[in-house]
Amino acid sequence: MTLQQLTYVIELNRCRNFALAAEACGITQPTLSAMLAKLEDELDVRIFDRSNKKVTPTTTGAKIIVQAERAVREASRISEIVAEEKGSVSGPLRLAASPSIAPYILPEFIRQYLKSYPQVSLTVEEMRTENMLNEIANGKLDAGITISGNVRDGIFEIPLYTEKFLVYLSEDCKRDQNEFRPEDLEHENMWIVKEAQCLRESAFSFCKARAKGKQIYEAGNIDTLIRIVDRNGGYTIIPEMHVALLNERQRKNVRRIEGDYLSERRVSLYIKDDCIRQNMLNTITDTLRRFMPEGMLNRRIAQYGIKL
Amino acid sequence: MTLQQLTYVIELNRCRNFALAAEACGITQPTLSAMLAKLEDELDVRIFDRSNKKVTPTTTGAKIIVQAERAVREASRISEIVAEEKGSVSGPLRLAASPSIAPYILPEFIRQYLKSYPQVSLTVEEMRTENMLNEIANGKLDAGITISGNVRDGIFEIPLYTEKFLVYLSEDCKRDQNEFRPEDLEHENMWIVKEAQCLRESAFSFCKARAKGKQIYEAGNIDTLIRIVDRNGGYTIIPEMHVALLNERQRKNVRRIEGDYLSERRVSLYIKDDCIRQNMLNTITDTLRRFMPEGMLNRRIAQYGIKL
DNA sequence: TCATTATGATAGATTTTATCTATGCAAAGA
DNA sequence: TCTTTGCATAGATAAAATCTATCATAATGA
Repeated sequence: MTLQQLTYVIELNRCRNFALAAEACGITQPTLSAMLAKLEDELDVRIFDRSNKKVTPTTTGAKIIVQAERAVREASRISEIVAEEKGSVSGPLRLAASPSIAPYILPEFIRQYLKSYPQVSLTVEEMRTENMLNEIANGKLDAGITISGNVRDGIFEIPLYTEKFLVYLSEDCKRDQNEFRPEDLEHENMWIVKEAQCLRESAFSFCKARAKGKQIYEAGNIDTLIRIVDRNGGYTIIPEMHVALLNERQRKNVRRIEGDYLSERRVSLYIKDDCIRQNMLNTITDTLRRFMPEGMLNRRIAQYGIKL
Repeated sequence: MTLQQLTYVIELNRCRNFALAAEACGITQPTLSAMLAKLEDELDVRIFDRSNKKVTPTTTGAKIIVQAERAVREASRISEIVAEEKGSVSGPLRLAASPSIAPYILPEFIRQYLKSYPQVSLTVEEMRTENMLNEIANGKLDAGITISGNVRDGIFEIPLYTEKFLVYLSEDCKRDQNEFRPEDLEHENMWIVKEAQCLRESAFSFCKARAKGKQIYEAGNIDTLIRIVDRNGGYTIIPEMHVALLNERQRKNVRRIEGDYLSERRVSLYIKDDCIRQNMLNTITDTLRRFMPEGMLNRRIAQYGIKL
């Protein structure tokens, strides 16, 4: 069994076609056939069923593929270690952010990052927190950005920034004051985001404190919520950074929340605690630092050996 | 980079000598030299410093070796998957038990296991719980046996059995009763085991409930404790299975604990939750079942997909 | 200091393996 | 039925891993 055979298996699983997979691997189709046959022979098990014009993994094959991906990934880490030791910042960087955070930081982050570190091939995706932590743990992701407070063996949390929650009021119920006192609007409808786990939990805490027995509606995302508020009245909670995405008129509807209700959320970077690619991960915090408002940044990031 | 090169690196790190490592790998010394040179060339970094008659890993090399071990381990899992799918029970099985449990079950376990599954190359060692869980998580161990209640991502707990705590009294303070009422001996010294984390915690709970402000002494292991009690009077707490190791005379000093003080401990098998080698792991519970007293076994093991 | 020994590196030959080109063969679709 | 699609096979070739033999060097010790 060789790493190369394993990569062939992985690629074949992606393509489900010998000719295409071979091309992707930079070899010819007969070579791929032969190598697969050899591996199957050695393991004495079929990995792909190719009897009926379709290339599909066998039951055992599917498990082998998953494990092959692990093995190849671990092997590729060796090159990353070397690059890291040389202080170079290059190679692949797989980053994720939770849906309730991504829209506020990713656009600018990507722009800044690609400019600063052109040798890094950056992959960014939105991902829910739970999934994100799993992917970090198993090495498919290098880092993830989501709400602070996730504790998990083998994963470090590195605080990034703190942002306030604000209230977005409908025009109807707008008062001529700068701060929002929850008491003012107890009779109004509060709208909150559905499914955005981390944002909703925060919002719920607020709700529980405020809206005793009141009806609560959920929408798919904050933009929709704001449109709902605009049309139907009531109010919703938005994170501070969402203000940047509002238009001139809408910004007039934003109020600070008065009092001590849970009114902020902390956001952290999550990484594997194996200490590989420290330099690479520093580039993430370096980049964030460049465009985040100074007041929101958490200085104590330094204590984790990651500078900021 | 090939898996073979990585195994050469690993072996060379073990031997720290080219000729010996080459022999261990079944190749000649020049081949090993060449292969290492090739890998170092490819990575463009020295893995071993061999300038001064001694073969030692460089700083980067040390990290590479650790990662190489991971990669090779993950790759070797593929063969395990295949063996598992074929229903065969063979190959290596690395098992650990915590020091406060090992002496009671390992001797008989090993005897029974080797008899039933001669194709398995069983490795057993004593290990503290914390270390054990780490080793299971990183794949160096297949399974570990210790006190129940350790929760950790990626690791399953499978309850094995429950055993009572008993009291071992000195001859002096022996009473002519079958049960031990803690009140009877509040003025006596209670001796407990030092360092045996899991046993001590249980014992401490008991102590706290009982000996308010009383002096407590600690000894290295239970055998010593019993000798201390025999000589100095007082009492100590021992797990039920320890009785089997006591001699005729000593057994007369054992009493049940009366009342509701924490008086039992649960023991579990810990395994990685990746579901590979299910058959193999079933052999562990199968074997335990064969010689454990029926009343101590936990029936609900079945719910984890592992039969018992 | 100078042979001796131990240990890794190098050279060149040889074997093994991976890969290529060309072709065969079987199933699906027209 | 005939064509197309797609994997397997054969035989040749290129690349690699490995071998034997030998060299170079640093530590060892008389």
